Amino acid sequence: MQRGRIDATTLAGGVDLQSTVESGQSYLWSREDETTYERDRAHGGDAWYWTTLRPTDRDDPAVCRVRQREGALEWESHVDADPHLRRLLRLDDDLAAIAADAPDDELLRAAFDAYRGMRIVRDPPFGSLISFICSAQMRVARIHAMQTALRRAYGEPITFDGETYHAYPTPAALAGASEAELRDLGLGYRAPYVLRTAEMVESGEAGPEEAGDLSYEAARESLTRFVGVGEKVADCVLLFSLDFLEAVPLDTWIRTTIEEYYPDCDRGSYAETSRAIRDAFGGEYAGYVQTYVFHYLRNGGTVA
DNA sequence: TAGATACCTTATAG
DNA sequence: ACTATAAGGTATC
Repeated sequence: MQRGRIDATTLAGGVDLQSTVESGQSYLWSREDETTYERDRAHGGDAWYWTTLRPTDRDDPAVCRVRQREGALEWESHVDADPHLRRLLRLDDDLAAIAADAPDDELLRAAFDAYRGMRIVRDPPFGSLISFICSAQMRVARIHAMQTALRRAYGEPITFDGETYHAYPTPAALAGASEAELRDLGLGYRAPYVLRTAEMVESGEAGPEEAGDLSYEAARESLTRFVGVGEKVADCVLLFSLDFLEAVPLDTWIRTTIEEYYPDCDRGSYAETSRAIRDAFGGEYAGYVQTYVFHYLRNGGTVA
């Protein structure tokens, strides 16, 4: 096992691990079993979180777990997790600059102040695509439970520190599933979407990472060719996996926010409303703004 | 092109 | 206990 730590004071704008991985941006991180880590729970908020990696220079997938403690991210892994964590948690983003550049409006400022250190994630493209296909009309806890079920059913088992983990399934593994099996895991009508999308990726017909070469709106359009991917899910994959920080997924929360705080931005169609709210959120980093606002409002934050 | 409807399943409200 | 409703929407008509 390798271990390491990343001093949070070396990261511009700091880091808040819990907010980053539990704010509904990613369904590919899990909290360690609470009963196994009573000791950590006593410290409050410094639980271990884990995910799996597929380092290119290694045959087997690797486990990476991390917790935030005493101003640092402490990690344990099969491999040197430092570069992986910097990539997956976007530790190079300058949060102070992003917050400073955001439009000076009461709601946005309150949201940034409430969750200092929260970062956008950079999930692996395939896992991001599948998990957000699963997100349709579903609650956060259940979306996460679906990904855990997919790991256990189709992901390669990995032993780490005496425990068994499961890698996120490969496109081939998911493409080999049946619709009935996926329905049994509780995916409902999303089962054929996940299956057909996995088949598209496995066959080489299309890959989510290909959208990364396109301009933002063309990339969003491109992703909608995957079954079960509409404009909202496409925006989630662009923002939380493919580095399009200007993407603003128009979900029910943001639509409610638009109604209440930015009524002029409601232009009817997704594309036009998206442009308007993207401008209202400052353009280049509008997705960051969206994530702060989403998390703030979802946890009951308000503006007088 | 814009609008209406069905869709799996589960948790929560009433 | 039992029914209605909504949950980070999409495909289809």
